[in-house]
Amino acid sequence: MPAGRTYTDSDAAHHAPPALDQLRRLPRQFYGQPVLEVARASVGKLLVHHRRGRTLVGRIVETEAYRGPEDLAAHSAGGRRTPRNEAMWGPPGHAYVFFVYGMHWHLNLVAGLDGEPHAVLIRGVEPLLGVELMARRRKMTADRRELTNGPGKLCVAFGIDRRHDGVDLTGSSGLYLADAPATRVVTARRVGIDYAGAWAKRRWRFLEPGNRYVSRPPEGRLRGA
DNA sequence: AGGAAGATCCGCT
DNA sequence: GCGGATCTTCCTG
Repeated sequence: MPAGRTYTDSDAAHHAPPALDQLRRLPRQFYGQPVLEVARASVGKLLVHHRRGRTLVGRIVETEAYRGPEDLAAHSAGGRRTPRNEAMWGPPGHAYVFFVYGMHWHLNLVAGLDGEPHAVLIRGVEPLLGVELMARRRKMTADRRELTNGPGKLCVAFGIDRRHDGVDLTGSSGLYLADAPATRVVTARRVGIDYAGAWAKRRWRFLEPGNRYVSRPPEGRLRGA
């Protein structure tokens, strides 16, 4: 597909649903890498949520890195440590889930070294398993790309909210990332952070080009990660 | 105690 | 493309 075109429902992305007994939870070492690397390497990995006997799986197709305290777009900018963003300072491999705009939850992966307030925002996933439940929660049919093509939308589809803030993804929690084959990844500017000045220009958004569950296509020529 | 802003989404034009 | 929704969190006074 040409760069810059808006994705449509006809841009079918079809990856096979995984066998449940072969899901391999990613270890803490994965999250302990530098945050830009975690953001890049998370594209293609599986987001898994077991809850009440049901399993939801999505393939991560878009992420963003936030690297406080120097990154002025991060909630941890300037070393500002509050109850809300406390999870960012903890050990890697935990979830940082926050509420914005009075109605939306966003899911992040805490990355980097313990004490470094870095995180990776999950901005888009391709539904692989449990699609009907996602569709009910999103109040739309299962064939729509709007099911999970944004950070707030995928949290609704996966039932992620304040209960998941601070959860250890590498322990026994029902929420975790599972390994999957690497895929093509390109970079783009981050979304919705124009207040961050020069930091808004960093190409710290990572996505699988052409996948219809990417929230917005990158501008201009595609640049590899 | 009050106010402003926000890592977005949705519906309408 | 644009504006309204909606409310928690944090900063200021």
